Amino acid sequence: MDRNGTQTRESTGQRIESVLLDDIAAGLLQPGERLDETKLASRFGVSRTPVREALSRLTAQGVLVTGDKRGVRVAQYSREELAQMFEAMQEIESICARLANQRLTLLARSEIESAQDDCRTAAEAADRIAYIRANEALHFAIYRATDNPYIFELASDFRRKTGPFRAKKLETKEDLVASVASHEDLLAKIFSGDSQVAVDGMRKHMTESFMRVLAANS
Amino acid sequence: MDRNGTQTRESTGQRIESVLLDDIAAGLLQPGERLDETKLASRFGVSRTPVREALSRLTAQGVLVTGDKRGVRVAQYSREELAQMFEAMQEIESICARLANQRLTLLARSEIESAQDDCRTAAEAADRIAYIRANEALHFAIYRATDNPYIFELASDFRRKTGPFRAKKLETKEDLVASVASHEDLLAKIFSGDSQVAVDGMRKHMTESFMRVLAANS
DNA sequence: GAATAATACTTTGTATACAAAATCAACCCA
DNA sequence: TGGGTTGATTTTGTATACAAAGTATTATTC
Repeated sequence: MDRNGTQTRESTGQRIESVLLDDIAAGLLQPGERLDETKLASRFGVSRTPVREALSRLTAQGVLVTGDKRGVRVAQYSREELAQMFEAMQEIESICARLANQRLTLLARSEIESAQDDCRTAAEAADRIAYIRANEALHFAIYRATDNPYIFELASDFRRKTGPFRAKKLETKEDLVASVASHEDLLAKIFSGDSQVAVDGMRKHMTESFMRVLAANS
Repeated sequence: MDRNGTQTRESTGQRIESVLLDDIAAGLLQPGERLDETKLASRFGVSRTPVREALSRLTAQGVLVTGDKRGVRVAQYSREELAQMFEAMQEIESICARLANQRLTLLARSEIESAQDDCRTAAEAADRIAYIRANEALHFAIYRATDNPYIFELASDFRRKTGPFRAKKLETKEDLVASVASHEDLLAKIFSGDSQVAVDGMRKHMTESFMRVLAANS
């Protein structure tokens, strides 16, 4: 019953949850879009029960919201909400920058630099999708460098929620190249000897990033 | 069907979720304790379906974990994990302290002080449960004073997850009184003119608090 | 008496069925 | 024509039933 031969450890509900999460992160499901239990059930060829379970959990994660009207929808934010969200994200990423700076191991540094290389490659090839993936990996690598799984999870959660909006700001090759340059600068600061420099660098990076996001979501 | 007369907007599943969350936060359900769907269903006088929904969402929130063995359990952490968790919490609470300090409105300050009054009353009455509730309310008031709902949610989530462990450290009346005094000091710093003082105050408070938690969970 | 196999009993996951609530639509009356 | 009301339809929430996967227990054999 498992397509890759291994024993299926995850239930149908969990499978649906991760597929949906993927669809949302990739922008296949737009913010505000409504999700119909029955339609999803028939799409996955199951009953409503596991679908409901998946939707329920995604709602608990804040990826979906139970709208004031009917049905659950992909979370959607006003500019005001977006601003608050990015403020929170900026704070968290700043913490990550400081901790990463203070605790950086060679392995962590190598992972970060490797991700940055992937970003550069994707940007030069103007491959938007690959760039977004590499960019995510880079930030995850920084989170991981904090050596604190809870902070990692925290930061990752935010990144998931803001994913659809950040994606919008990276349209042209110039956007990608500019982003790489911004990261180059950021990493130098994180690798510096001064954690305050790292924090300030991350703050600056996030502010720049957010300005582009706001411009793209106006 | 609603105790406060207003129309009941929440489903049975949501009701069960919040009751369970409350039980966990209050330490009524111990870390590691197993939750049986069928037993809960009969306890609440409902079928397994809404219970499963509640458990599923609580799992998504990280309050419960689906153990390697059978059934879901209240999340349980090693000392190492606890330390990492509190480190994350300290960082977040520090952010809250800074933002609350910078943005404090009269209303927010009044809410915080009112919660502190409740803490004092409960401590003097040596009412452990009431104290825990009031203490939670106090911290939530500080989170709310950041005027950022995402940071509020973030901090609240952590507080939920660490609830059962923090509960343990408050056994005797002396514990409660000491906690009130610690908060008194903290609030003075949050209400001060200097946000760095607020941050340092919160760091100190969290460190003290954590030390007691670690001692109680050893 | 110990180890392994077989069986019974939990427990979990999914499906189906049904009831209640909300939305939509048509209709009627002013 | 407009506002509201009633009826129909969709949608959500809950219950029950069933099947599959574990876990424990008993029995049997060496």
